[in-house]
Amino acid sequence: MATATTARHDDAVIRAAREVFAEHGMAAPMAEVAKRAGVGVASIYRRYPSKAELVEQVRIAAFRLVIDEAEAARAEERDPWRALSRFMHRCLREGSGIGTVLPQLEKRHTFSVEFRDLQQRVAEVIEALVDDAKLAGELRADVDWTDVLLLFKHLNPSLPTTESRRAELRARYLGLVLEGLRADGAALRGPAPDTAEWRALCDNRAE
Amino acid sequence: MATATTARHDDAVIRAAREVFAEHGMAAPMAEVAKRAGVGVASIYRRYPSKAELVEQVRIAAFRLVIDEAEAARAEERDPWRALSRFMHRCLREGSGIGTVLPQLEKRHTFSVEFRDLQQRVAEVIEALVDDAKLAGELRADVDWTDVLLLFKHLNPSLPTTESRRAELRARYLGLVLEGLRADGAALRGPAPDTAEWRALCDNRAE
DNA sequence: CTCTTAGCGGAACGAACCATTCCGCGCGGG
DNA sequence: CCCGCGCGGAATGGTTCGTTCCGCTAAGAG
Repeated sequence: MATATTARHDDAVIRAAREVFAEHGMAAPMAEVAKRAGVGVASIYRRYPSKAELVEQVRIAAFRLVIDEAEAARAEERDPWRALSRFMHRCLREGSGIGTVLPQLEKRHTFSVEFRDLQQRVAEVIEALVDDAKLAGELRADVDWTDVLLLFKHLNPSLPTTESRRAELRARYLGLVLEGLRADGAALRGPAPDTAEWRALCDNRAE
Repeated sequence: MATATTARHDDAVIRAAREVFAEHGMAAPMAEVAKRAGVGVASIYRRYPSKAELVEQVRIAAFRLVIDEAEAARAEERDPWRALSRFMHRCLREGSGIGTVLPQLEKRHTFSVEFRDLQQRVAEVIEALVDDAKLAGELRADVDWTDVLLLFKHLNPSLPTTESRRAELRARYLGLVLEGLRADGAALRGPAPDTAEWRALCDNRAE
């Protein structure tokens, strides 16, 4: 019986941590996580020896969710573009925090084997979505799975206004970006990077 | 003579502060700004009474730069789309930090009149760029100047890998996003927001 | 050449924040 | 009714950072 209760608490804590870390970054105080989970800080420490450990578990849980979403999208959506699109929408859904925790592969920290394995599988499953879409000619050839991570990273952080408009703005922005990813947009209309013309746009000590 | 020297120092401090705040956020330590400017912390405090004051001056300076870039782009580029594109590239140029400081209109803090005036002019001048591009049919009708701010916000933050690749990744990402903004992409290929189909993409307690 | 002093850089101070630990209380079982 | 387990929240120690203080240097006057 302790098992069931503990499991529920574990889940609440991990979920709360994922949300809080997603909103305020990994530097968010433990007290915030505790409040959101509706428990005391000590209860978190009773289950996880340190904040670092909690963070790792949060990431592992997020990886699992990402993998599930990706596999489900691939299995259930016929059109590869729709699969990729659905996957990204789901990961970015407000409050899930999946996509926010995902890209933060920062810092040293010796990762556990489980962590590394899951990270590897995340890469594989996203790569599969991307490859499908490319093969179908629905995604630019010059895009790869790391671009998807990049998109997650840039689509997530910092609160544009606050709270409720977040989801709306993020969805809008994702639409914009996906539009930019589409293959049939053909070549970029702007000058290609590293051409003289492109450099002219950026360089210039006008400042 | 003190004037000339002081002016140079002022400029170095403001520039350093803009870069540091752009890279590490407004929470970056004063010591970091001092180091980058090549002065001691005390010298900064001799000129600016507090960090808050320095931050305000940094923002004011950034606003001025943004306004200059926008006006120059509008005056010098014939094609409105190219003007907008050039403007954004310039603002996001690595190290300039213009675009990073720009969107952080956060927090309470009673702003000075000068600050409010400049903020107003920034809005106007960006709106002019956007309107030109829309009138020319080169920008989606459903975009407005706040979207440009939103783009700045999302294009800037958090370091993808580190340092030198930053500029490259940001340029790539900006290209993607601009592509998404183009008018001739016509309607979004994905379901429109707030339709049943769109909600189906996002909602779902699959989590 | 020496003395003065204005102005600088960096060390020092105090406050605020946060991970982690400790403690007293309330509740379920005996 | 009594016991002790487990909880929540207060206490602790350390770290970070804004701001201030101090001794030094170097430039200019005599």
